[in-house]
Amino acid sequence: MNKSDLLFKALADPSRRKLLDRLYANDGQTLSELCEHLDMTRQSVTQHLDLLEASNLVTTLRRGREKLHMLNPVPLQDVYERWLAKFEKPRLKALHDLKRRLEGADT
Amino acid sequence: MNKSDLLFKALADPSRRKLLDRLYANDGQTLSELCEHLDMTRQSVTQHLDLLEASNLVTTLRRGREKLHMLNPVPLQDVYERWLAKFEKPRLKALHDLKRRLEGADT
DNA sequence: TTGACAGGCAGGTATTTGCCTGCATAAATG
DNA sequence: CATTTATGCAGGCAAATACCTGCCTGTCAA
Repeated sequence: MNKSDLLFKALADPSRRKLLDRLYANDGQTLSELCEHLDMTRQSVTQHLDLLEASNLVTTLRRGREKLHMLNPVPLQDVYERWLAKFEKPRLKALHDLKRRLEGADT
Repeated sequence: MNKSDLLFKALADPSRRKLLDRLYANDGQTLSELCEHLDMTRQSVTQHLDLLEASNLVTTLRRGREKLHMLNPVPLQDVYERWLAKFEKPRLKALHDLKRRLEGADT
């Protein structure tokens, strides 16, 4: 599974996006802390966090028996470059393509 | 299912992202045209396009027996506002650019 | 040392997903 | 009208997914 797939897959789940939100509000939380606000078992949250870590959206740091989770925005920046930046330009090409298509059918 | 869920779910699949790419390269294509470049049945492509349409990433227009598919970048703008804008800082952009220079793009 | 706390690991299951085959409908084309 | 062409609809199926229960390991503190 490549980097893009992992990233989009990680973002696809509402629970995972909620975890990212909570880390954005308060970075460096432990697993237990993150569990407090979610209506599911600790094990499920662990699985979500593992996926977020695999996608590089979350970095972890062990401190004693605790595991701190920190947000890493770099992959989101990649999404921007790959999917959003090009749409910021006026979409004149699209209109041109469609126009050419409709005119061609009339001939 | 809310708007965000639909949108991220739509983006989560590589085949659907490929369809978006093909529409970006040449907008307003029919179902049959889009099928030509993908290694799956027409029915599967239809399901993907239905999901893209439900997420509002693709708009359709019927013309006779044909159905033209057009890209709609607005939901992507929403993603930007919701998920990326708050992370945008010069420091991160610089880091991203440096990373690209060092390892090259691999998407 | 012992108990409480933080986290990891290994299945089990119901649902969702992506893809398929088969058949049906509607529009162009001869 | 008959045929091809473009698309729609329904059901089936294997794999992935998200959730769970049960149990184990490691750390801290009284």
